[in-house]
Amino acid sequence: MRIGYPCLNRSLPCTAGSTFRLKSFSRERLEASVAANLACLEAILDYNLARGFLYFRISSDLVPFASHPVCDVDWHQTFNADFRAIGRRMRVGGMRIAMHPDQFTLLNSPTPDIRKRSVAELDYHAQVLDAMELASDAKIQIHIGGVYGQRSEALARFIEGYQGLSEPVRRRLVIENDDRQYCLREALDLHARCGVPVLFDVLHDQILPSGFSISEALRRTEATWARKDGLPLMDYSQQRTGGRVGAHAEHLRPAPFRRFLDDSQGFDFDLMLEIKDKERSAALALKCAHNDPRLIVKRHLLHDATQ
DNA sequence: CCTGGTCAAGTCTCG
DNA sequence: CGAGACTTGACCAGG
Repeated sequence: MRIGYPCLNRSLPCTAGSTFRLKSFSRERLEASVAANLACLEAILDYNLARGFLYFRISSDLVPFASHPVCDVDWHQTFNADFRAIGRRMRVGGMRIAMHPDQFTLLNSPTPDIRKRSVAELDYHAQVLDAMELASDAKIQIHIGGVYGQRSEALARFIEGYQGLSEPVRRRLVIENDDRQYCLREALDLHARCGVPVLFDVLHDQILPSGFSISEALRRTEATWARKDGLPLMDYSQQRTGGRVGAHAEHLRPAPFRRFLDDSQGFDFDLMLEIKDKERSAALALKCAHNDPRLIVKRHLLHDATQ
């Protein structure tokens, strides 16, 4: 088990996903942003490796507007050496990496143009992970998409879209149960029909319940991951008290987290903590898990991680 | 400088 | 039928 947090580090004075307005797009502007984002990503990786956070989600804004028609810049080529160096550091450090395109990426939209733009966006995400020369355990996670008034047709369109994806995308794509439209059962059904691995999101499953216990959900999702996919990925969050249903908590509450660690014994996975305070909760989670036999971390780092 | 309105994109729900 | 949520920060225009 590795533990991590998504995209942003609040302790460092930089972000690895800084962007700009579309109307100020230029080659110079793009290259300046990518250079700054890659430098910050390196700083975050150093920070994470020093503290034992071995799972990280890279911001989709690493290369702003990469899949937009306005972007004719060959960033892949220009920053090739930087991507390779960062990827090497990730591999040497034993880090697990994922990306999560946002809600505009919809493989199952009835609108062909939206599907086409979504495929372009997925191609971009795969290009980033490929440029880092990461193995097929570096994943791209998306939700199944919209319902459009016809669940069965929407699911069929997802399968069609999935099967039409390029190999570089398909080897990395996984689907996540969401909290509004498609619960874990439907994600598992999709796996049975097209083979896409299923990423289990604990909070979403509480809001839109599959009815499975934690261990039953883990048993079923684990079976959707092949050896080449690596350890199953999981999203863990907690409901913000007094917030909208599904709103992520500001800080990790240790008691429910410890209960989750107990409930999930016997299963191994890499765990993404979607908590607003980011690395602070990741540190607390490491502390909660410090006696857990599943945890992959250099033990001498545990002390630092809790300071 | 500082502030706050606004930002590529889609879909669903609610008033 | 239009606005807001999703999730969220930070860009950047204008004072």
